[in-house]
Amino acid sequence: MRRTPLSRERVLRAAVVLADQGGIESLTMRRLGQELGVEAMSLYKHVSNKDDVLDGIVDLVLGDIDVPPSGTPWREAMRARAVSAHEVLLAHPWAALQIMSRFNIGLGMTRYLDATLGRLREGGFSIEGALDAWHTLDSHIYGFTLQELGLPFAADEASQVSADVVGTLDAEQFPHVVEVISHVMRSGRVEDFTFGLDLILDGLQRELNQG
Amino acid sequence: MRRTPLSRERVLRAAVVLADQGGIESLTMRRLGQELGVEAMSLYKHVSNKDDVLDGIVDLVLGDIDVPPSGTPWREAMRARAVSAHEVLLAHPWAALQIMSRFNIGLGMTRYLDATLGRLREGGFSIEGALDAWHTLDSHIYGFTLQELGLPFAADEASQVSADVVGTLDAEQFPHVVEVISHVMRSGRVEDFTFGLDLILDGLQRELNQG
DNA sequence: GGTGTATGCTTACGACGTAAGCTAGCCTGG
DNA sequence: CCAGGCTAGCTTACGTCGTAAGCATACACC
Repeated sequence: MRRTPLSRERVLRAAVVLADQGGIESLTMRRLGQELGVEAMSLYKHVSNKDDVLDGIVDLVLGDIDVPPSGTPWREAMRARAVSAHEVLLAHPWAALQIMSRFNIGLGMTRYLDATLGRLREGGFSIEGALDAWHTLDSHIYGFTLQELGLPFAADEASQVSADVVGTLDAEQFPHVVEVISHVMRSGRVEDFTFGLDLILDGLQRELNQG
Repeated sequence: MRRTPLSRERVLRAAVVLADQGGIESLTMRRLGQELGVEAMSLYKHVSNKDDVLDGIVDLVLGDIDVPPSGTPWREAMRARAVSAHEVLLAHPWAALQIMSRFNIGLGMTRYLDATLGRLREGGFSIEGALDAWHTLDSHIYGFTLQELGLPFAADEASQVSADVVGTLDAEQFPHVVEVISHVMRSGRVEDFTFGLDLILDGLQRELNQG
């Protein structure tokens, strides 16, 4: 009756599944052990503590984001990277918050960052220009995704929630909020990631050309 | 020997102080009570639970962000709002993460949002245009600030941390990361919030003009 | 076959959020 | 003036969390 042995890899993969299914707050060491058919304390043989688990799953997930290889034109590469990151972050709704809340430089992160900076430098950006571009693009990626995940507008039960909210709002006091929420409810419109993305890419291109 | 009585207001203000001083994880009900000279359970007479406290302090802090009044040109208003928000979020380093991680529509949030949408609508944006502009601007505000708070580059001991990191990095494998970190260390350059902000404002203006 | 080393288990501790019920003082109506 | 109840704060207790410390077991290798 030997079970397949644990490993850092297996622990982290199980942790990702747990977080995906029940939210990050459902990821506890005890539950994680349970999921692997093991007591909580046994995990500590393969992982140094819970922060290590969190860092690990973040780095795992970052590995799923693909950045086009060297040779790809910078704008195309940056757009593809942003769209891929956005998709990955939506697939693991806990990830964006974790990335932003811990200082982590794992292998996945480093690879991802190096590819990003590489495409920008190859595209003609100065070091400082690449830094600015990177920051601006990432701000949009993470900021937008976090808003998207936090706001209930896009969800299925959105209209119900929104209706409740509108109901309690004073249309005289907050006319614009009421107007916008009503419009969102009527039109079913969801926020558009690529609007801001393309706007930023346009701006960067202009900056690069005249820079 | 009467002490001044508690109130929701006093509880929330103490909570903000606690979070500002020791980080959000140091804000516990027991410590909060202690700070107010009271047992933890006494707080529940003025606050329904810890989530209520978190929602409350977020809303309090949002009230500090000022949005220029009706009549202010949209671009000026949006820039002032973004800069103010950025300052407030840096002054309360726990706030950005809390705002992004909880769905909260308190009075402070609603007022802030209504003013923002108002200046955009008055400036000539369509409802959908205002939505896009709002989302894009807020993505930058929150995304940028979160990165800024998470990355150790700007901190005092930054160079030490960065030096350690660079030391462990393989310059052959990740040349661009090494290049950029080295540059940041040498130049002491910090990330620039207004670069992306003005880039976005430019883009929005162009979008608005060509309609 | 004995021994060392990994792997997993048991027990335990302190911190957390909060449910439930108690107490002591104030406010009010008679 | 006093009885009633209301209220702010207190006490105790429960279940959950991360994890420190030490124990048991089973495999690898001489």
